[in-house]
Amino acid sequence: MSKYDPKEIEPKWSRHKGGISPDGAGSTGINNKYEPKNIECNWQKKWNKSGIYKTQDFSNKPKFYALDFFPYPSGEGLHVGHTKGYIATDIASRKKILEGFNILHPMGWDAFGLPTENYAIKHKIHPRIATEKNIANFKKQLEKIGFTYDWDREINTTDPEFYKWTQWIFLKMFEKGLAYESEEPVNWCPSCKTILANEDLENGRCERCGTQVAQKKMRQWVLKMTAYADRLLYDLDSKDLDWEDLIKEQQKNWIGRSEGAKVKFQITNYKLQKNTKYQIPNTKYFIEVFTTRLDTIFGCTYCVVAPEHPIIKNYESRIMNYEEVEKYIIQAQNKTELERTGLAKEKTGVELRGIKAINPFTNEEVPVWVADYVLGSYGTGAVMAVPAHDERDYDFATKYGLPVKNVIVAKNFQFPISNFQANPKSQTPSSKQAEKAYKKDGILINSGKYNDLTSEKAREKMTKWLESEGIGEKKVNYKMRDWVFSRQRYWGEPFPLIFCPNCKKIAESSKSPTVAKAMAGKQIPNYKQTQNSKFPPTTDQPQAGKIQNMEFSLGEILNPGWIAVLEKDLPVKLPEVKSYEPTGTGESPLAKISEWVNVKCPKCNGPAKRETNTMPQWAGSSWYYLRYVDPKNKKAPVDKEKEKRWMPVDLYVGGAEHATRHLLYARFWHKFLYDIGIVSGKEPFKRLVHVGLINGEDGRKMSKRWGNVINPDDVIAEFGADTLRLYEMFMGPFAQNISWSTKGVNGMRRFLDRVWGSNVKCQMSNDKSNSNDKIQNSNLERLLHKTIKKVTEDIENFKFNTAISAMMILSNEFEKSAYGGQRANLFKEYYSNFLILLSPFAPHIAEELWESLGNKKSIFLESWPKYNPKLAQEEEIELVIQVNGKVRDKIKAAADILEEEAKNLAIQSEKVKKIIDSRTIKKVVFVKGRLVNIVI
RNA sequence: GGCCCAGUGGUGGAAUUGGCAUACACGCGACACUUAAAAUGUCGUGCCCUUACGGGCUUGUGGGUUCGACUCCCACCUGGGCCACCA
Repeated sequence: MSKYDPKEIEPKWSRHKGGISPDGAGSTGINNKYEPKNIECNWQKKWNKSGIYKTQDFSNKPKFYALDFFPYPSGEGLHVGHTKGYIATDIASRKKILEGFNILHPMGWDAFGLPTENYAIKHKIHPRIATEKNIANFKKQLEKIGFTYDWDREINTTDPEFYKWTQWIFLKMFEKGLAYESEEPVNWCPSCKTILANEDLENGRCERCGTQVAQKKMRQWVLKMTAYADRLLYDLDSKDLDWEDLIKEQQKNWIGRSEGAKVKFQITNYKLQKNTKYQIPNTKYFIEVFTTRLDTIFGCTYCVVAPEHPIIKNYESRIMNYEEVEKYIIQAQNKTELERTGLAKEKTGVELRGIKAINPFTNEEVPVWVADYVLGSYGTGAVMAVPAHDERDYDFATKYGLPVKNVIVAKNFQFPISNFQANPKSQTPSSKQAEKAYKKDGILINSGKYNDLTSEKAREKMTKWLESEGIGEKKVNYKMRDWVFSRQRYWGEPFPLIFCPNCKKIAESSKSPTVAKAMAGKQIPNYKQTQNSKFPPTTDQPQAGKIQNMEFSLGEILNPGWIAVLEKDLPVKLPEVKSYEPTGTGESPLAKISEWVNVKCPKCNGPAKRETNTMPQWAGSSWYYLRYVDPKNKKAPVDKEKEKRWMPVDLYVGGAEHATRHLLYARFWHKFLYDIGIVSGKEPFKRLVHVGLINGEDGRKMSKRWGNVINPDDVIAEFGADTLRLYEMFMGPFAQNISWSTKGVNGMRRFLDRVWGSNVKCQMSNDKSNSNDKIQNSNLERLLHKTIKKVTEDIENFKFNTAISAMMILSNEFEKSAYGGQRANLFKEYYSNFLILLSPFAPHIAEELWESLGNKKSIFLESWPKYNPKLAQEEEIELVIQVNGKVRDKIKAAADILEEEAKNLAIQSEKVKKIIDSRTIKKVVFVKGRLVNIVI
């Protein structure tokens, strides 16, 4: 790190010719108007040249790692909404610099992905060129705002030296069996011509282009994120995680853990007599359902399976209306996601006539239906339907005339037993048929030996019974799915995988039963998750090993034929192509480049082909924060010592829209990197703060479409960067969405004009005791200490709006002391402290005024002022006198006035006397330093 | 439908976490400076009654707890966010 050397730059900077008196005080010499244009660019150059913000890898100072969600360099450029978060981290960083921290505050580019590619196709520019152009533009915009970034650590996800390590991490996941090839139906965007992850959807539409997404069966790479579901959930509540509840809640909902039970419903042989004893061990024909409401099982009146459930094919010969069922299934598959799950959904289904299922608790036979309101991809793909206590089942049962059987009543429910069971068909506790399902927990009725138990207790007992009989068990399910990780597009990281037909044969020749099972189902056996377990588990899992004297990794065994590119051959560079349009066939444009696709197998040297899909945009951002720590490392994604030094990120700021994507993906990757020993902590981001949007002046979201986009360049040209910085922080609470107001910007500029002006108008004095304005200044002293306290705490809490308001109050007082016709004396120390408080917010003007006071070094080499708690409190207060809670009088009193004295003062008040009149005083309440309340 | 958040002047918002509601700013009005305008400065600015002195009302609505509620509890209304047939 080069040291800040004022000598090097100082001479060019004596722009102001003001006389500095020998004692360093005296007139400041600034009497020109505040013109940000004249000072901001110069200070930016000076900071760059001096290297004042260069990060030291190791120093004795405590570390502070401040990070923003790195931007996607789009063709549109930055608008003022993007910069809001960046300004906040910059303020936090500058304050930490002043407090003596060694800071890491980097910036980089999340540049792979669909928007750039679509932009490139539209404008006929190669995505690489478009990216370079956009980055240059973004950087220019950012530099004008005066951030403390250390540009030596700039990263770019599309740089082969960066994505080499993205590929490396993927290979490690593959090696450990966390990446698998799959051919399940996935979300397909017909416009972007690629598959999308669940996280990339908004209401069943492509998050990028708004096109309705279709379900398409397609070969794809999937990361086994569900293996980390429990840890992703559990660690959210860890002490090390200082996140807003809003974001935590969103992640919890997304992970969607539910505890319940799996239950096997035996399928009857239709010819069996009704009273045949239920004999579970003698047959293997079951429908296995998942339920979180085992307590309602006595109310189950039918079962439903998803259209893709295997039971349908298996029982083809037994299902009497198979043609009808098949027709329904085809219909259901042709529905779009929206039709199937959308708002106006009408439930449909067909009974599987010819088979029935037996409720293991009642031994009753219930009909089995196929309906697309049951999802094949969640739980077991089959449910027990309890219309009385589930809304969906209730709707369905009502439509198709299926019975409703009540088994739960509210805890405090009183019902006449005579009415109850009067009508066996609808055993509602009241004489009237219930109009909707009672969904809450309650007390069991109609449930045999479980009657009168609470729902909670019943679930516990019933689960135990299931387990003892071997026909069911406790089961946890997650809404979160594995991460669909491949895209059929050009502008992304190539997969470092090669397909070798010869090695496929060898892998498949393995006789290991677990391997065979894994290959057949393309599934990795589940392993028991515990909060501290690492992946992969060591038992109940196929292992890496030798087949025919060749070493295969777990990934290579689970995905026969797929061979990892050797580490020494990384990165697998994205080849230059002329045509990068998506093909639409499900193949990436890379498939057409035969000289790139055809390679020798790294394992057997036979002819083989590269994987031609690319990784999704979120790949690079899942670990980029680690690379800033050690951006030039050629041997590993990050050096261990440096990782320990800097991680975790102390402050991470970005929009809430990433709560369920980037933040989940990054936590997943980080946990994996922890498991394989690359990082030392379980969580990447210690403190997370979410930034609210800035809308246009019309209240709508800023967009080209509405013509309401505000470009920071224009604001800076008109008002200056410091005004922009202050205004964005002053707009309102940081996390809130607020509309831009040009008038408000103007007001902020006026504030800075006044700050500049008081420097001109006030006579700086170094001598507190001899000051003509001693009394004035002693009031100022209290105010200053109050302001230091307020600003210090508010920055910590991201309450920038009130911090600025506090500085305005102080500055207004400076102004007052400068008026009255005469130039007033202002104690220099107060003004200096004020400038330091202001400097994180408005660094350019602070530096300029600091210099004008005769200081030779940057203001950022000073230290953050400390407040005196005694001075930060008022000496004298206005004691509020209330009668029956209403304010009736205010009396000046010492802040530490005692109870007796205060009460006496209150009662003696003329105004109070009038109101009390002849009524008697019942009680007098005293709150120290605040008020007296007289109750009459 | 589920989970979460918010509702305070003409506007953005503040309120030490149960103790002076409306800080700070925008806007508006009056005045000063100016030939004039802009800029700047001074004063005023929650609503209602009153010439005034003064009084009454006020934090989406209704109720509750409390000496005292923007703040806590219950119900409702309105707006926003995330998820959404997840059994």
